Amino acid sequence: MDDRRTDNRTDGDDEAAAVSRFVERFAAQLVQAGMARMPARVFAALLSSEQGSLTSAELSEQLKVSPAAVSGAVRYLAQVNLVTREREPGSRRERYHVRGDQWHNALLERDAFLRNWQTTMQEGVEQFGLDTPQGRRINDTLEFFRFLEKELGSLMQRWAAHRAEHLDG
Amino acid sequence: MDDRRTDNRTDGDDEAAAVSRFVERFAAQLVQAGMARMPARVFAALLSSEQGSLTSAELSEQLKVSPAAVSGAVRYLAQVNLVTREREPGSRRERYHVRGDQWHNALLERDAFLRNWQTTMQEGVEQFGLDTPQGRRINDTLEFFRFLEKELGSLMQRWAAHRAEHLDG
DNA sequence: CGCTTCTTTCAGAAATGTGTGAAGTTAAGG
DNA sequence: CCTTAACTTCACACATTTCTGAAAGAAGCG
Repeated sequence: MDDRRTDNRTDGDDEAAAVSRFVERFAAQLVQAGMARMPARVFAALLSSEQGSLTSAELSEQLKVSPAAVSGAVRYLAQVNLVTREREPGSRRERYHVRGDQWHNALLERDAFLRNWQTTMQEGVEQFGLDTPQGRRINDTLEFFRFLEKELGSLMQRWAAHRAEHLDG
Repeated sequence: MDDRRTDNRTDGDDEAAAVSRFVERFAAQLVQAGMARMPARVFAALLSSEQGSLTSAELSEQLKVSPAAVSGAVRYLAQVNLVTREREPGSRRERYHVRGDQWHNALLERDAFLRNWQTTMQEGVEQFGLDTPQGRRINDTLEFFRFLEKELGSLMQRWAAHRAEHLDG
């Protein structure tokens, strides 16, 4: 159960295979959580890369997929603010970076989600009225989402504090 | 913008149609959030039902799908603790109930999720080692998940308190 | 300004998911 | 017990999603 890398010489293939295993396992869990497969694989690969960034060609080769697939995945990831795209100076290559504050941003996206849900619940409450069991039940749900939205802010603040505290070295 | 039900007589069809619109809209948002379509529709329908419970036949008719589809959806929902199944006394019918503490339970499920992720991240950290950028980056993610898990507990406590406070009548 | 390299777009093939009908299983009620 | 109502399981058809290959579109470099 102790197959961590023993030394970092001559075992380039083993290393690559080990990285791939981690990437695929992590990607699978992201998929379980609702992310599309290719974006999940790309994100996991970037997270596991030394610099936290890879080019389209590198992703294409490592994941064994066409450049077209990488293109689509990256477009999505950029849209939801999980990666940024940067031009490599003096080249047509583009590098895709994972952001240091990835999860923070992902959580904030979730926040927008919550607002949509609240709108729907609000309409449900108005439709049924608070004098019906359904109306009250849906209103409970609405309250819960409002509560969650409010809490997310302070939660991220506590995370920032926690991280600063444990940062130094 | 004020098309709530005006009175509760003679407009059974309009009412049914309005309920259906709400159910489908809510279900669509659950799907967006990653839930499969049929479980989402069933859950939304139960939430919108007067008693918070419906039989298989009622669901089948209201959602215009086969009993088989309902069966599969309910199996999933029961597995993730979003509904419970009860036998109607003196009948072969079964009623499916939404639990009053649905979201609470859903969150707790999410908790189990987080633990799986932590295991994967832990393996990643061991694989790369904290002396590599990747290792440190993955470790950050691990820390974030640990933080989230810890926070979820107190968050649900605050929710319980908040709800008790606004309960009375 | 044209050549070359890299990325994107798009139509279609392959894989995956989703719901149905029919047969099977369980248990109430005569 | 046998009948019958209700739910479940399973194989298959249909729909959707996902990835590819080919061609077009940008942008560096001579």
